[in-house]
Amino acid sequence: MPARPLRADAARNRAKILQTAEAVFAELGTSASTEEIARRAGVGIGTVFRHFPTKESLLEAVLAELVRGLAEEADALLAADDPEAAFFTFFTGVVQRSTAKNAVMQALAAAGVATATDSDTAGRLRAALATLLERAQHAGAVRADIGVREVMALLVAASRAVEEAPMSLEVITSGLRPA
Amino acid sequence: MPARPLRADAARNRAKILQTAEAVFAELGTSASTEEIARRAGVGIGTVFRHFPTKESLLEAVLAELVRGLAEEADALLAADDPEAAFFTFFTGVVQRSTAKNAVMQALAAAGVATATDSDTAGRLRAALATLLERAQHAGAVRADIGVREVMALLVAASRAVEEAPMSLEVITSGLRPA
Amino acid sequence: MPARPLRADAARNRAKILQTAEAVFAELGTSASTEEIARRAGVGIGTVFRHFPTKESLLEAVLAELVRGLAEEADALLAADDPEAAFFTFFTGVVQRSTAKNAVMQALAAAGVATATDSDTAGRLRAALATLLERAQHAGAVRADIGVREVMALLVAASRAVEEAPMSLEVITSGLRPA
Amino acid sequence: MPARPLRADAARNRAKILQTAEAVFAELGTSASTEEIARRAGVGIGTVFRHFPTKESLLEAVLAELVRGLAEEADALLAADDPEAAFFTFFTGVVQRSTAKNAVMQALAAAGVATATDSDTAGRLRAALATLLERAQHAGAVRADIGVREVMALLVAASRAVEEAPMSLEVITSGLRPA
DNA sequence: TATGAATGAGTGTTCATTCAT
DNA sequence: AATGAATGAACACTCATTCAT
Repeated sequence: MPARPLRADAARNRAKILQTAEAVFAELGTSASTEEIARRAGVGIGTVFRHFPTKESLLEAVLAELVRGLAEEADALLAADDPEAAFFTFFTGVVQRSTAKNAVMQALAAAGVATATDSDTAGRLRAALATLLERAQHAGAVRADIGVREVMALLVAASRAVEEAPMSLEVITSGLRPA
Repeated sequence: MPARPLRADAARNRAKILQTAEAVFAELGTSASTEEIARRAGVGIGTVFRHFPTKESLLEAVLAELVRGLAEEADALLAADDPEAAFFTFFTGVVQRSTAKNAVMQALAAAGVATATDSDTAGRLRAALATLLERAQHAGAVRADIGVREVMALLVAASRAVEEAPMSLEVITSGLRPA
Repeated sequence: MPARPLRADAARNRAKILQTAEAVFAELGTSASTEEIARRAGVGIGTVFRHFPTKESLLEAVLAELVRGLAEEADALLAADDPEAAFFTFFTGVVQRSTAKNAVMQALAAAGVATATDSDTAGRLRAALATLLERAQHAGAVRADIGVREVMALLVAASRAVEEAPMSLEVITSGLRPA
Repeated sequence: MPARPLRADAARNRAKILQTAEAVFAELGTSASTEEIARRAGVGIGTVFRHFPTKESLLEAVLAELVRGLAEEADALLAADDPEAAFFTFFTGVVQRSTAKNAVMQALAAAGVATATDSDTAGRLRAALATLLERAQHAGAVRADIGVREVMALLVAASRAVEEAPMSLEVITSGLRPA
């Protein structure tokens, strides 16, 4: 968040790079070269490094964007009536759209960068998810001894499992339900 | 299983390299350099490449070794009396000792190499696991609509989840139990 | 002939690398290392590979440059009056200045790359040489049963012979003259 | 020429290595690896290095063997009646069987090793060739102003030319004949 | 004497990052 | 602000040579 807002074209470049980077990392893994991203984004390599001074910072930004998307989804579901549906819709939705995102998440988790993510956004996600979870637990749809932390871990795990062997998510989500 | 058995010292080197590679890949990820492995194993870089002519072949060998270990554990549990305990002991044990193995598995899965693993060993694992599963299902300890494929996917997923957030495995295994 | 013309400094570097490569290959043979070329050209190794993405492409470029030079010489002689002098001047001139070029030519011939040379340039050389030859034959200065192919083979051979034992070229060229 | 004659099996190994090396260098060029030669010769790499302590010494030995063969051919032709036929038979024969030998000769010439060849053998070749040449000149079949040195250079050149473009050797040999 | 495992300097090539234009 | 040429450390891999078996 720079003090001075970016010039319009600079902002457009930044967005295009971010978007391209997400696609490229998803397609080729996080070892994809920065040049490849620049090429596909239609900008010079120097421009990428002007916006994101290291490759790691680009990865972080991509992850932050991903988390922002999740936070928005969770936020949106806060308005739903049925707490059970809200919670499981979120869970299933995330997992099903996660394939492309795994590569990024893995690399970042491995690099210990995950926790470094812009904490405001992460906090928003965590808060929204906490509310979804609490309500679902209150409605008796989710075991009481589960916390946000566990849910997030299961999200990652389920994403991985689905990538490995397409399977009914019910096998995993049933573990969340009360005995 | 080379045609001619290796000389004693060569075999020792091969084992040391394999063991070191497992540790290094676990610690630094599969992008760790071959030189680093050679250094820690206390051998020259040429020796690593004599035993494993490409880095990928080294990764494969490490994975094969891992799978061999799992197959042995599963085999050993085939002799147990209690089918429920046998199955869940295996599941939990694998996940708990899996941290180190995740990096390797991921890389190989990504490279599509996983299936190329010495199929005899993989077959042995699959067979033993199938038996453990069947017996547990017969004893009413595991849902009937679960197959070996799903169990393996859940193993990977659970390993990943535990790595992410230490948590009671019960959350995951309960998904396997009958409703 | 790149689509977009190189920046002035980049073009200068490219030329310097090409020129250095010709000298180095001539002096040390084509197994000379790319690093050595970079060092002598006063550029980083990365710069060499930016301009010539493989060592083979660098070899090809050097050869193409050589062929271009020959084609220019042959072209220039097309304007001469005396067909006999024109032909033999070309032949002798090429051989006498060829010492340095042998290493490159050999390697390329060996790699079967020779024919892959930018065919426009090679064609120009072949065409000019054909004219020189024809005129010389018409003037009774060269045997009629000789073709361009034979002349080129003799050029290579004579270059090699001269490198081996400095000798009067007359011994070789006399083979071209009518009985 | 070791003081003590080699044991029978050692001598057999030496010969096999030499013969294999000639074939391998001819087929793959002199950059063929020593291991490849050992493999094809059916001996261990250590055995190759016991007989020829460096790769260069192996190249030298191969060349010496080649020269020995030529010397024998020249010697044999000393008994012939027709001096013209004797000389040109030698010349043509050498060139025609030379294809395989070029790689070796080139490498050695390039390395300045050529002159280091076992001078006894080289001397024998030179002497026999001198006699063949003298007689042919005496019989009026070869120009008088040509020396052994020039003939050898032309042999190399012609071998090269033939490799490049199969052509009638007459084009080259006619340069040797009197005007 | 023969073997082949071990060695490590050297090679071609890639890529994150810097900087002149 | 944008570009892309330049840089050089790092990597996977090769190979002549040495040495323990």
